[in-house]
Amino acid sequence: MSRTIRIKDVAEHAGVSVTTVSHVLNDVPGKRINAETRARVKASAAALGYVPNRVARSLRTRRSQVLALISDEIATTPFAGLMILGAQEAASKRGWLLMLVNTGLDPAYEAREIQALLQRQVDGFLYATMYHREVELPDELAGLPVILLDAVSRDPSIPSVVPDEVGGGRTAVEVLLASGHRRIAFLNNRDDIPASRGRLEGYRAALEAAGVGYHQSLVTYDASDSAGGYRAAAAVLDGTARPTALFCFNDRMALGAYQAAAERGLRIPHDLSVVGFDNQEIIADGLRPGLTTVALPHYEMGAWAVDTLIGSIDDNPQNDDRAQVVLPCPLVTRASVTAPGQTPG
Amino acid sequence: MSRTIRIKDVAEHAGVSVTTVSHVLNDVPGKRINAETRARVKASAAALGYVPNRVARSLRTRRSQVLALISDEIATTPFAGLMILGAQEAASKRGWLLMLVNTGLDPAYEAREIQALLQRQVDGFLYATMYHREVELPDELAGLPVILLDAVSRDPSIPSVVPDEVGGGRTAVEVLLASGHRRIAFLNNRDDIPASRGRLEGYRAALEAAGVGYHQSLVTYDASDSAGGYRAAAAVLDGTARPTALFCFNDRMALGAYQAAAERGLRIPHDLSVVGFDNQEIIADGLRPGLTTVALPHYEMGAWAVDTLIGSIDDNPQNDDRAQVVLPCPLVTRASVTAPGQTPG
DNA sequence: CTGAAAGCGCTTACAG
DNA sequence: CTGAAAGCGCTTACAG
Repeated sequence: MSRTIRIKDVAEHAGVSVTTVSHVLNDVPGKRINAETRARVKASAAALGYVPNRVARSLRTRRSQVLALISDEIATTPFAGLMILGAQEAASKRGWLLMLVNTGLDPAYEAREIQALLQRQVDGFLYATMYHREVELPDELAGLPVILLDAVSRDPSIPSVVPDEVGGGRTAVEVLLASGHRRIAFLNNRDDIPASRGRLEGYRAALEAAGVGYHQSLVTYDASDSAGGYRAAAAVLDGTARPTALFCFNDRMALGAYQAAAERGLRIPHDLSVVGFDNQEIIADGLRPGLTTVALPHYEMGAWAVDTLIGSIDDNPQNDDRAQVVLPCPLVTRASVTAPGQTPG
Repeated sequence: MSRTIRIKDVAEHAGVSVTTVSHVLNDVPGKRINAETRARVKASAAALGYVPNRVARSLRTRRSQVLALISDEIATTPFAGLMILGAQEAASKRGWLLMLVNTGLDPAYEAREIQALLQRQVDGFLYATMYHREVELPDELAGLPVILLDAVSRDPSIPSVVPDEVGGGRTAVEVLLASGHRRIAFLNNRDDIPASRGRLEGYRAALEAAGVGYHQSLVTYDASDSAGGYRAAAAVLDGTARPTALFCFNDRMALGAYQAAAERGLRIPHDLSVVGFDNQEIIADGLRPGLTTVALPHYEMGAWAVDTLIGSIDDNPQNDDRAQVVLPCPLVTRASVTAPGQTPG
C-alpha cells in the first residue's frame, strides 16, 4: 500500500502552492493561470497518481455531491430497476453519486435512515414509491431539497414526477378504436389509486372522443394480478354482450386474461384483441402472441427527477422548476391487437 | 434555516470540552466518564438538536462507513431488487450506507465510476452481476476490500457468493422423482454459463441417486426465454417417448412450456408436471396452475456479502472468511407437480 | 476523570 | 498570475 498522495504532494512535486494546484485541478473559473504552470501541475498529478479526497472537499464546501434515493419497497416490483437506473445514470453524468435506502414502509425506520443520510451531508433526496402513489412527505425531509418520484403529494409545492395515467389509458383505447373495435372492456384494478382512476378517465375520454358510448357493464374491477385478470376476463367474456377487445389495467391482469381466453377457445388477436399496461417485458414479451401494451416511463422519471433536483441545488436554492410533472406513457406495439372478426359474439 | 450545531456548541452548552462530548456521544470504550457528565452532555446534544457531521469524522478517521454496490446491469432482471435490498438492509443494520453504481458493461465507464467512488473514500465494494456469471475483477479494485456478488472469479482468493446451482437442480428433479416421475425432460439454457452447467449436473445427480437412467434425448437446449421454452417443450412433447415431467431451466422457459402444453391439450399437472427455476413471482404466481419452482437466494446473497465485507473491514484487514461461498436454492411449492397419469404417453 | 491541541485534506477569501 | 493561511467539524494521542 503506497501512502496516499495529497494535494500538498502534488504542489511540492510541481513546485507551486496548493492554491494553484487546487485552482488548476478544479478548473476554477476566473483564475488566469499560466499555461505552462497548468501543464506542469497536471503532469505532476498524473505522475503521482493523485486522487482528490472528496470528503475533505465536502467538509470544506459543505456539499457532498451525493443524492439519496429513499424508496418504500425497492424489491416489490421489477420496475424499481429502471427507475433507479435512470436516476443513477443521470447522477453519474453530472459527477454525482447515489445512495440507496429502503424504508420498508416503517416510519420510525425511515426517520433513522434519513438521519443517517443527513449526517453524511447528502445534498438532496429522491423520495420514491414503487408504484404511483399519493404520499405525505416525512417531516424529516421538510425544507430540504427533495423530489417525489412516482409519487405525488397533496401539497402542490412539493415537486414530483409521475406517469401520465390518463394519457396512457387514452393511448391504449385509441389503438383499439383505430383497429375498428367498438365494444372494448376495461379490466380495471379495484384499488382506489391514481393509476386506476387515471386509466379509467383515459378510457372514457378515448371512447367519448370517438363517439363510442360508455357502458358501465364493460368495466370490471378486480385484483391487479393474474388471478384478478382471469376472473375479470371470465366475467366479461361470459357476459351477454361479449366485447371484441380488452384493455387490461396492467400486464399481469392481461396474463390472466390470456388464460381465460384460451380456456374459452378464443384466439388472440383474431377472436379477441388485448392491450395491457406497464410493459413488463417478462410478461409482454413472454406471452404468445406478444402483448401490445403501454409503457411506464420509469427510466425517464428517475432521470428527470435527478436532473431537476441537481438543477435546483446547483442553480438557485428556490427554483421555479419545482412543480408536479407528468411524463407520457408510450405505446409498445406487439401482436395482440387486430381488427375485430366478421362475426362478433 | 437555523445555523448548524457543531460539537463545540454542545461542549459549551454542557460546560465540558469537545473531547468529552466526542467520548460520550461515541461511547468510546475504555473511557470512564462521570455518569452525571455523561447525562449532561447527552441532554445538551438533544436540546440543541445536534447532528454529528460524519464527513468530518470520515476525514479524520479515514473511514466512511459506506459501501459501494457496482453492478453490470441493474435494470435487466427483476432480481436486482432483492439482491440490492439484502445488501441495503444488512448495511443499514450496522449503520452503514450503500452507494449504487451501474456500469452498463462498459469498462471505461466502470473505471471512471470506481474512481468517483474512491474519491468519496468508500470503504468496500460489492461487485455484482445480475445473473450468475464468471467475471474478472477490474484492475481498479485489485487489493481493495471487495466481494463478488452472484459472480465468481477464476482467482479463488477473491471472495464471492453465488447460488448453489447444482443443489437447486437436484432439488427440482427430486421433487419430481418423489412424485413418481421417471421420464423427466430438462429444458436447459443453451448458453454455457454456470447456471446451465450446474443445473444439468444437479439433474444428472438426482437421476443417478434415484437409479433412473440418464437419456440425452430428454435434455434440450434453447434460448432461456419464453420462446425458447416453447420451442424446447414442443420438441420434447412431440417426440417419440413423451416425458411425464419437465424441469425448466428457468420460469420464463416454463412460461413457454405452459403454452406449448396448452396447445397440445395437455393439462398441468395431470398430464404433465412442470418445475421451474428462479421463483419469479410474476410468472410463478401468475401462471395457472401456480408454478412449483426453485428460488434463487438473492436477498441472502446480498446480505451475506455485506455482512462479510463489513466484517473483513472492521475486524482484521486480511480475514480468513474470504472464500468462494455457495448459498442454497430452496424449493417453492405451488401446484404444477403431481403424480404421473395412469396412461403415460 | 477531563481537556488543550494537532491534524485529517481540502477550498477560498485575501494579499501582493 | 501565484501563495500563505484560516478553517470546515471532527477524533485522538498525550498530558495531567
